[in-house]
Amino acid sequence: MKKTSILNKLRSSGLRPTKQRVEIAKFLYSRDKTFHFTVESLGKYLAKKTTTKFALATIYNTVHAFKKAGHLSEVHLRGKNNTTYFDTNISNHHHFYDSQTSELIDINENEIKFDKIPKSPNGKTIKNIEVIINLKN
Amino acid sequence: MKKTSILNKLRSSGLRPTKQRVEIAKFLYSRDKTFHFTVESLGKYLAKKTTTKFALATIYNTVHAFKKAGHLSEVHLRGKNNTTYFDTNISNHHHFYDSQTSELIDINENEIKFDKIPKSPNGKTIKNIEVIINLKN
DNA sequence: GACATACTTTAGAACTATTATAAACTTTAA
DNA sequence: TTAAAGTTTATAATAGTTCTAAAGTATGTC
Ligand SMILES: [Mn+2]
Ligand SMILES: [Mn+2]
Ligand SMILES: [Zn+2]
Ligand SMILES: [Zn+2]
Repeated sequence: MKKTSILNKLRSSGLRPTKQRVEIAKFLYSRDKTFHFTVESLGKYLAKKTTTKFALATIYNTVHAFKKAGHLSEVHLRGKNNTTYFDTNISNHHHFYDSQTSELIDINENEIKFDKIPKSPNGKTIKNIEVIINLKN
Repeated sequence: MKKTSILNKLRSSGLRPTKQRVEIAKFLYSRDKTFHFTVESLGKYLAKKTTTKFALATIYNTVHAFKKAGHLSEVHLRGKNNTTYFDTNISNHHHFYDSQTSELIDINENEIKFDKIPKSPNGKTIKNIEVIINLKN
């Protein structure tokens, strides 16, 4: 993703393109594959790959702002150290989870098909379905 | 579940039947339906239903001991307030999740059937599959 | 460019779920 | 009854996350 489209992405979401946001967006969206991360891991990557300083609160703020703007999703999974995973794949999709490495791998929505699903309880409807396939070696 | 089988359950797991463990086991296993709870909520229920005192650490210890003994399972879901859910249903099964109320509802394993599942990556095999059906009103 | 305004970053404090510590207490088996 | 091992407890420590309020920055207008 190039600089101008990064700026557009931010501006069209009502987010001022600050140095920190632009760096984070470049880091997250200049890649082909889905990227799964925790705030802590993102901070480490940013420290390694950029010379910009990021307060931890800024990473939290930015990740939440991106999520609110629809540019990130939060994975509804409780990882090893009570960690929250974020995901650059914002479509409905599923995951392999390797608890040994704490790694998530995407499964496209169309790679899982259901034969049978229970009907939702008492006046509720289905918002979405999340499948986690836990892996072992 | 009656007193003697509570004691058997504890003893056969190598857990001494202390006052606190017996109360918690009675509370958790003297019911027909699955019970989902957080440590905090369990503490509140115990305070309401019993006259025994429970240090918070004891509830954590006991829940973990029961989990280790195979009498409880932990739900791999990140709830609203970063809460950990435990489950008296120790079989492989799935859940409805109502994020409005933070409530879990069991789905038996045989109520969900897959038509298509991706093959696991690179030398890994499937340990188990967890489905969360998120509900809305 | 200079200015006013609203927004953003920041360091540090605060908060909350959970785990660790170590002393007092209880269960168990001899 | 006694000693050893296990358990509970209050409290401190940890760790992920959110809050605060002061300093800094982006933006629109002149
Ligand atoms: Mn650096
Ligand atoms: Mn009471
Ligand atoms: Zn994903
Ligand atoms: Zn359940």
